[in-house]
Amino acid sequence: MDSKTTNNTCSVCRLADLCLPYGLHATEVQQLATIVKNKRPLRVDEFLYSQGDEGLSLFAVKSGSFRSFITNSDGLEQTIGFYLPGELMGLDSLQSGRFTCSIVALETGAVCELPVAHLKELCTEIPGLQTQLIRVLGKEIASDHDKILLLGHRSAKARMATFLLMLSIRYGALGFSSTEFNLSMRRHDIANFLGLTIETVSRQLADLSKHGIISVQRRSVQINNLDLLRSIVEPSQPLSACSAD
Amino acid sequence: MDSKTTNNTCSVCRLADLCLPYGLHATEVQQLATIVKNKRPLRVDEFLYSQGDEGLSLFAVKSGSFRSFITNSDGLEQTIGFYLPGELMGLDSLQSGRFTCSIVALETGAVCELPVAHLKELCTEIPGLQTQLIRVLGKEIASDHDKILLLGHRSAKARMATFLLMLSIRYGALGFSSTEFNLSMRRHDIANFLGLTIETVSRQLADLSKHGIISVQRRSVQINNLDLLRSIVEPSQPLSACSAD
DNA sequence: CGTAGTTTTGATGTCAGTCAAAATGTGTGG
DNA sequence: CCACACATTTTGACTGACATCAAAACTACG
Repeated sequence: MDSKTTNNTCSVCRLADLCLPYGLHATEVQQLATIVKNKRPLRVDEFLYSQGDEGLSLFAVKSGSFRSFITNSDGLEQTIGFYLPGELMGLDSLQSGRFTCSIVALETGAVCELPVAHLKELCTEIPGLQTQLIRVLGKEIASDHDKILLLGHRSAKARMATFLLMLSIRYGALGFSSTEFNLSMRRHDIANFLGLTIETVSRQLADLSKHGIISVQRRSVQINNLDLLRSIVEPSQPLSACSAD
Repeated sequence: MDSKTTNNTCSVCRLADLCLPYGLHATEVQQLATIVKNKRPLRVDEFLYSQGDEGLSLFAVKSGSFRSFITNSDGLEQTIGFYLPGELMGLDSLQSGRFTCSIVALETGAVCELPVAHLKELCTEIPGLQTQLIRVLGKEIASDHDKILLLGHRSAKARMATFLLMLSIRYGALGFSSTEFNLSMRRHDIANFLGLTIETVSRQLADLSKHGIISVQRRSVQINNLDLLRSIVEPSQPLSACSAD
């Protein structure tokens, strides 16, 4: 089957409602699918794109997970975020036409490529698509604000708890368990994302585990007490269960 | 003159090239101006909008400066950013239709209101406007990433230096001096934005001043050595001038 | 001139970073 | 299948940068 003429990628994609097609009519989704390019799968540590590359496309995560990060002139990295299926990558290139960060695959994964020029054209034809694109951009901005909030004034424990809750919610939205999942990223990536060291991440996880709030076994995490985890993020009332021991 | 029928707000605005009209034809700018509502000026500490309010409009800064912040359930604030003339506020509402943060005026200032529904309509008619809106959204995302980078792994001194450089660049782009300006925000706001305390901010400013890199007198700041300030942000080579004394 | 708000300065405490090493896991070749 | 090397994660001891607590100095404004 020739993917250029008849492409029903989006119509049959189980992630459609989490991705750009959300809210569009079937015929509009078909139109959208015509501009989608399917790329070959990426392997662990493979780059989707690099900081400074020309950015002519956005990429939707089809499967697997990805990490975006900025490298400064010293070669030091700062992880900006993690992307799960249904999420759109490359939005940072929309200002200048160049990617301001790099993206690598955390595990084997696949993406859908959306050429920006085609996407913009289509947006003028399909108002619903424009609305949806703007909504996705607004979501990215709102989520970046949450990250700023996270890094601004939170203790190591609160950061760790927030990180776990973020993943919990996102896995839940994908239809997976929101209390039991495998981390696709290394401790190093988590630490770097949270503005902590790997030792601190390790200790905080051990501590949450010791209090029975979670169970951790390397990459596998189980949340035993969601409410307690939430209360760590925003300690409205003093917590006895999680103070130092 | 009736502002509803003939509104040349944007055509005569000296900020047009920093704002949405950038790159549009004169007739298109006229079209854009028809949907712009001029609001009465805001006084110091007056709210433009509050977290949770219905978000039907974006707001462009015409004059003055503004602070956006999120309040969590404990009532603690986290300042997300500062807005100067030509910058667009309210983009965080585009996902859900509600503002996820609050905005207050730091000094007397004026804004242009852009109803989102009208703006979207106009975008389907004027492709250049759509491109420009998407670009502005991309800029906000890129700038938020910079903030994440800032808060992630930087020392108090590097945060302070980055803050001053950010302002320097933005004032420069506005045609003001990039080495001499007045801070419209209080120490408290700076500290909260940078994830520090007011005492630390005060000490860092005093320290930069002691080394002759800047001169500070309360709200008034003068940058004496831009290069040194830059080298603090990304210490590629060890700095002797700014180590502890 | 007095009061309230903001900023600076000083003394002390603590959370997370750093350094170091052990424990655990992963992969490869014999 | 085991032995070895290498990567990742955990644990422990110590240190330091920034927070906290407290008070003084400076501004502004009636």
